[in-house]
Amino acid sequence: MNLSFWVLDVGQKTGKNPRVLLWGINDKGERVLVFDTFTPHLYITPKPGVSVESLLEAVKSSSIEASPITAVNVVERRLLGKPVKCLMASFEDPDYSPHYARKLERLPGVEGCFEADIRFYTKYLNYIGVTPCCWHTLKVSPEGGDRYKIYVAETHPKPSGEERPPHLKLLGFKIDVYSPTGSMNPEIDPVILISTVTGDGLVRQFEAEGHDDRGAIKSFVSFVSDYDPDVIVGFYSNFFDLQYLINRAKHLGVKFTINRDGSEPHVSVYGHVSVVGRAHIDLYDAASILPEVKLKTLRNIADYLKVEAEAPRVNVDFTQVPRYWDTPSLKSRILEASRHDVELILGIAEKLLPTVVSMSQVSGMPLDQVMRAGVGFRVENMLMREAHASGELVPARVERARQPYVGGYVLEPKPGIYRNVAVLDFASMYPNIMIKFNVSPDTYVSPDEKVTDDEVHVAPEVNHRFRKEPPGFYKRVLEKLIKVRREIRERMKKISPGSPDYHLLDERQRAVKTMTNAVYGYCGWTGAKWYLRQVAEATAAWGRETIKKTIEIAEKHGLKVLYADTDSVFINNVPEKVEAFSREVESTLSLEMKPDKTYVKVFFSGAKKRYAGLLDDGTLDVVGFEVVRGDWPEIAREVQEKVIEIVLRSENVEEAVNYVRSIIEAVAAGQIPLEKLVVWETLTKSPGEYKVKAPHIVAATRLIKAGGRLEAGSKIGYIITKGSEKISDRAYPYSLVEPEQVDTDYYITNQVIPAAMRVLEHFGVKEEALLKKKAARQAKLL
DNA sequence: GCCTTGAAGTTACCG
DNA sequence: ACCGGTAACTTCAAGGCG
Repeated sequence: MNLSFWVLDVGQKTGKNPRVLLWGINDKGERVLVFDTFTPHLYITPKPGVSVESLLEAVKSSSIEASPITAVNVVERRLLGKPVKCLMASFEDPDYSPHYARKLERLPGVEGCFEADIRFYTKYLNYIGVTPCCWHTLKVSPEGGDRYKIYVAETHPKPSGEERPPHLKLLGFKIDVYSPTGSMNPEIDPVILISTVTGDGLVRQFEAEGHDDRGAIKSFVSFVSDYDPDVIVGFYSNFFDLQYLINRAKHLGVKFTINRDGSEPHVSVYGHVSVVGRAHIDLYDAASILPEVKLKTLRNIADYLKVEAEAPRVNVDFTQVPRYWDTPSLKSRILEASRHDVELILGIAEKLLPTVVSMSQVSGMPLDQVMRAGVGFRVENMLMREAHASGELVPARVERARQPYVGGYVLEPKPGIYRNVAVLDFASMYPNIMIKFNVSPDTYVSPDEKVTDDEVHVAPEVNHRFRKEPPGFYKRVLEKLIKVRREIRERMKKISPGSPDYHLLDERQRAVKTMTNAVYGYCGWTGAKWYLRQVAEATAAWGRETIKKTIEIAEKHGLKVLYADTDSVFINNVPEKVEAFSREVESTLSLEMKPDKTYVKVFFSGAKKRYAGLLDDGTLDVVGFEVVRGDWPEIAREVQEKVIEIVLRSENVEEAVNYVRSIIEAVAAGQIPLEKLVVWETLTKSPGEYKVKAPHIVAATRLIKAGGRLEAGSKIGYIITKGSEKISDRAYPYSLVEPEQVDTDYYITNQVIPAAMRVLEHFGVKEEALLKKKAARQAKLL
């Protein structure tokens, strides 16, 4: 029979008869599981001078032949564009792939092994051309199944034309733990509450009976298997909720069987909790697509996305949970607060899911993993799919030392306010340079190779050479991505904006663009399978040449270039001149240039990568300054933003000065709420690994001592308190600080004043002017 | 021993 | 576990001074 289904999750059963498991939803909305087969294999290339036939004999007569390698064949593939005759060795159990590779690599005559380090199902998806979150059709024979229909594939799945995703059953959840000491130890502290909300907005909460959470966890497990969600979403659920539930259930001897096949979830090495047959998405990971949200709390993300909960907003400090839980009159607060959070989780999930689905489709990674994987791996997964399509062997990952190279060019701006400024930039500059000059590892010509000048493109400054023909790997991939995006955008023009299909396509084209722009970063990543320093270095060099030539052309057209960074120029907006300039740039450089934005007024402090302006639509645009930096306290950012706004809108410096003074007064008087004084910084490693005792590290150490849990990647919020010691020694986690301990002088001198002066110093304001009132008051006191 | 200075370490931004 | 360029902060150790 024929089956049409949408691929939700992918798994594998290894062993002697390995199977790929495709979990999905069919066109009737039924949940299905498709078993497909695939022969595990790897490739072996011969050393130079060794014939592939003799290598075949060597492999056949080796002891490996006795092991369960089922077939060895001579096949034609490509290795970075060069045709190679190599051996394809098939075997039974994919788990042994690395083991066979190690053995085969030791045989005389073997140059290298390929594709032995790629996960079985990943290879299946790439080779067969199955794409997660897409519809496929295939012939199957039914194998029964109760909760979901089970099929055995008779043909491999083929992508079908259908694009609309099926209705996905969502389940948002969160837990609350009773931990009087704050230690959150699953061997001791019970899960007093598990709150859930389904995609239809139905909230169900599973409460512990007093401190006995056995029943709550059991009910939750059976609820999950009854409701049978396709997507499970939490916030911080990889690190906390699911791990805690798994460990707690283990401790209690409760089966935590929330997987679709009735098994228990598995925690991967990178801290992702995988729920078989469903997609588990941790919104904390997904929120990485919202860089505007600096401090990624549930509330902040919800506010940014304008997500609201039905349940009222109740604040329960987590340290108060045990007391509330034990006080009958206060217990409902925990239930309400938790309900509120879980509703936010669902609301955020609904907003982010389309993007996550698109990223899964474009990268080819399963929905469950795509947000957990780094950008490099998403690009690489897509590249592996393309490699196979053109018979390219996937290079092995090798460990390399970082080799720095020169990047983009930045022009130093002259300080001041400029009026009527146009910003133009190149459309996807790096990808288009890579296409234009055919920059790729497989087109690179090493210095000792002899070629005629017109056969190659030579990069400026660095002199790396790349063959003009045939089209390289990166060029082929990038051209395809650009073509796909263009096609999507063409289709969008024919649909009414605001329709669901339009949104779907918009998400897709954005994901494709993101992927396209990430390829340059990928090619210079030493961990990349397709890394070649010269590729990244040459691309950047051509980029510098491009922007420098652009600046020259602008000047030739009588346009002042106020600023330039990598692929953009800021010029005075004289429409006819800008038009002519942009035309000449495009014709001489054959790269598309497009207007980005227009400032009515723009301010430069003189520093690179920092400017602020009034756009032609009246909005204030701040770039690079403290205003947009998450590691400055809100009070400093607020003051700076207001100062910028006053200076740009009314150009009334006195007004700005008076405003700053008033804030300084308020800080001095202790009238600023503590939250606005908190400095949030990321802990990039564990506190012990640091070489210096910076404030956030001292604060982090103190938080850990007080029972807080912090790991690499966590944000620490701290306050500087009064005292005469070093700043670091006065940095305390904000939760441990009382308002009267705040060192208001520090906030005035090291936060508010620098932020304000960054702007005001360019308008003749002296630091003392901001402190005048304070100075006067001190003088009076004296 | 105290103060100045600049390098080193660190974070988060821009494109 | 994506690139380099950049600003800005705090710490820390070296150097100057006496």
